[in-house]
Amino acid sequence: MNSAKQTKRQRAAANKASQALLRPETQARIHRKTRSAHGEERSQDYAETIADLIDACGEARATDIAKRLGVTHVTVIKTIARLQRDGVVTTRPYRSIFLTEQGRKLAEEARRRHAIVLEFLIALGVKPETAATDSEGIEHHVSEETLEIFQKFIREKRTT
Amino acid sequence: MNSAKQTKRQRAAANKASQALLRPETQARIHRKTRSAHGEERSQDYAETIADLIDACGEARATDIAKRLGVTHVTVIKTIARLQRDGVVTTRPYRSIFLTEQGRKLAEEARRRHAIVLEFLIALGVKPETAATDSEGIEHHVSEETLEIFQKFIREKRTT
DNA sequence: TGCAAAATGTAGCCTAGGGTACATTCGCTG
DNA sequence: CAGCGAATGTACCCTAGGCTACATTTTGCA
Repeated sequence: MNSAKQTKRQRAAANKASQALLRPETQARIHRKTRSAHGEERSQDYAETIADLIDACGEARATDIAKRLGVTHVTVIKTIARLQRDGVVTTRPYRSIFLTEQGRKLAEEARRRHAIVLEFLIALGVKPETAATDSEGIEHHVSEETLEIFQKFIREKRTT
Repeated sequence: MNSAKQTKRQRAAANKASQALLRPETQARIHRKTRSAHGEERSQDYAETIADLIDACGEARATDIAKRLGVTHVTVIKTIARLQRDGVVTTRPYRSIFLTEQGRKLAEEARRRHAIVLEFLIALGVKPETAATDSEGIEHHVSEETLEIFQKFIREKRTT
């Protein structure tokens, strides 16, 4: 009966051969990519919000960013310091916040992705309010390939 | 010429009236929801991975979880401690990891969402490998309403 | 059966991102 | 043009989630 019983190692090894699961390294790569996307989310959200504020009222102030992102001004100030270190924004003490060239590109990219995802969800039949919430979370995790397919879907829907 | 020039406060006030932007409170609510979803992502990812490992090899060990998530075993052990504190898993020193009832529910929910998003993207025409990556990031940010619409799309595609 | 390798755990470090409490500066208005 | 309220900044604290280096326990095999 001993030969019929798998050892722990054997069972662990069966894992590798399983058809149902992805290979561990494949899954690890996917999760690493997802994690690294997280780091860029804040930068994009801030860049997009700052661009919106500049367009709407001519300047981006920490307080307004805080109101829009639902955090305290302290969090904004600290994040802005990091974004400045990373070359996304420029600012001077007690002055408002500006995007660098890199920051503008980031904002444009964020807006583009955001708009496509939002429009796609609405074209698919999702209620606009729900689409607004969902697209905020989704936009950072959609590959360029999927974005293009989203756009194609939007175009086809439009001509129907 | 003074009357033609907006003060800073007036410009800030114009923000509120702008048609192009969401109301600050609305946008803040969306961002808060997106942030709170982040906290649950790890729990769901771990629960899903643990359930997969138990199904595939009869037990979930920290090392295997680490391999699948692409992190070190130390990170896994610390996260497992948190999950145990939160009632998602149970474990004893030097023993493997089990899901609680709550953990099993979490895993089922994660698998369900994951499967729907993955199948939806593939049905839409996204390459399976890309769909695997995108769905990992997206699944945590899709509302129930959108999920249902995804399912409807899958069903319709199937009968075509 | 004992030992080496593998798995697990501990200590300590880091960054990001959230908070409160308080200090400082700005800018509008009386 | 002084002062008050709003905006900004500082100090300090917290959690989550990464890491490396090292300690301890299991476990399977020679």
